[in-house]
Amino acid sequence: MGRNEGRTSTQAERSRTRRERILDAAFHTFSRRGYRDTAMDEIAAAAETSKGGVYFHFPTKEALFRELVRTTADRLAAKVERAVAAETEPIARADAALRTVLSTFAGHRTMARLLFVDALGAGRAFNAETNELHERFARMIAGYLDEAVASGAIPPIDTALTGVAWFGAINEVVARWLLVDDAPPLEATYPALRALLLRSVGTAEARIGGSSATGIS
Amino acid sequence: MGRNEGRTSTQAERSRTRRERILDAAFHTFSRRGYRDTAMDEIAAAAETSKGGVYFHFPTKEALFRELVRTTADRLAAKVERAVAAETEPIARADAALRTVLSTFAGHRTMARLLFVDALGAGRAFNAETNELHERFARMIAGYLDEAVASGAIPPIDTALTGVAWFGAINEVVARWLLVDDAPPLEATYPALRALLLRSVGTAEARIGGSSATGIS
DNA sequence: ATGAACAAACCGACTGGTCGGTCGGTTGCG
DNA sequence: CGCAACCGACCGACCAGTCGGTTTGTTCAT
Repeated sequence: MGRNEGRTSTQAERSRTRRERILDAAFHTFSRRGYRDTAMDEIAAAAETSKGGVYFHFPTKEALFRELVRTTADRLAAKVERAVAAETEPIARADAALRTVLSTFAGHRTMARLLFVDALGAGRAFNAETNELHERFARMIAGYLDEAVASGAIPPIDTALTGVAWFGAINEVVARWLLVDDAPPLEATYPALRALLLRSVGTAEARIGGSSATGIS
Repeated sequence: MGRNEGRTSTQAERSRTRRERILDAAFHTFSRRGYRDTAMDEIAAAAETSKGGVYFHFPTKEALFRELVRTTADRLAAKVERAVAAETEPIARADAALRTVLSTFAGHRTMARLLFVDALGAGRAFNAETNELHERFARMIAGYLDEAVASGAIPPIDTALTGVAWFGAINEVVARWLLVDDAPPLEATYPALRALLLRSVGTAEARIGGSSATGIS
């Protein structure tokens, strides 16, 4: 701890800042215009740097995009896991996950765009990426469902398929909300969607009504 | 007799044939490589004609793609409607629709690709198109659900949202099947998916078991 | 029949524009 | 001085769409 602990090295620090700024600019630009329609020059301009500058920090356009999708998905997954960990009862967990996803997207339209629309619009080369992303969330759901089955909260079902179907249903609801102009707030769909999903796995009707005597809001 | 009643005018007929061949080639090429990665030259080559020839029949790449998506969707929708019309009981109708969609896609992977993957990969310019396509199917589902509600087969629910969710669930299952290498046959998912969907709208559990013929309790 | 005249169908070289990625150079911190 | 960071003109590949030209079929006067 000799020379510089207060204000860390300006060099590396500024580099990281710049990198972050590029990532940020890329996030917004990709979100707004989609992968194919976003030029590296645009990202550079949005980050107030040059194309060369961008290419100093990222080897290719694809790598930049990949990193963006991955870290964004990571952040969302972590948020969901945190919310789920706060609950113990299986249905409450599913509830927490659903609520977290919907409210996060509601607050960050651009994030939703990047993950659920751009990822598909990025072309055949990214299908593996997209597939992995979807699979990841589907598996996460399936995992919670497995717990619910194990605990007897719901009858045994094909949790893998259900995970896929749930993800698809949520995905579509979010996508529709993203693409339609007159957008009723995303959270408004929560009660109906919640009931739909819970019913689909055979949750006892009595547990569906409200989350626990209190409404959500 | 007159000049030509048996074999109609060779001119127009051959033109239509050619047009058809281009459409066909475009269908396969778009399906295999996606909208953005398909060059008009490729389509021309696949149709054993030239780029100029293609442009004689279609004004732009986009128009060609649009016509393809529209007619493909039309055909599928008609097929579903025919299958549904053959049934009278609401649940049997939903059943028929689901079975038709799954078996059609199972038999024509490329069709599924074109409608559900390419349409999204075609870029921001097509979002309106894609949105309309999804909405169309979601509305179709919602319509059948409305009938089911009216007939008392299922309790009153938000059919519009449910239509969207069902479509999303089915879409995702099909998409997963399309993108994953080791593909279990699509129809294999039918029983579980059917049960899942029917349960989600509160169908009496007794009706879910078999597809038909079982007594109604 | 015959072939001139005409038009529809078709061809493929070319254009104009875009954009990912490169590279030689400049800057400024250490 | 030296090196990381940064700049931006430039290159090369790609591709939708164009256009002048060629082929092919149809019509009709002779």
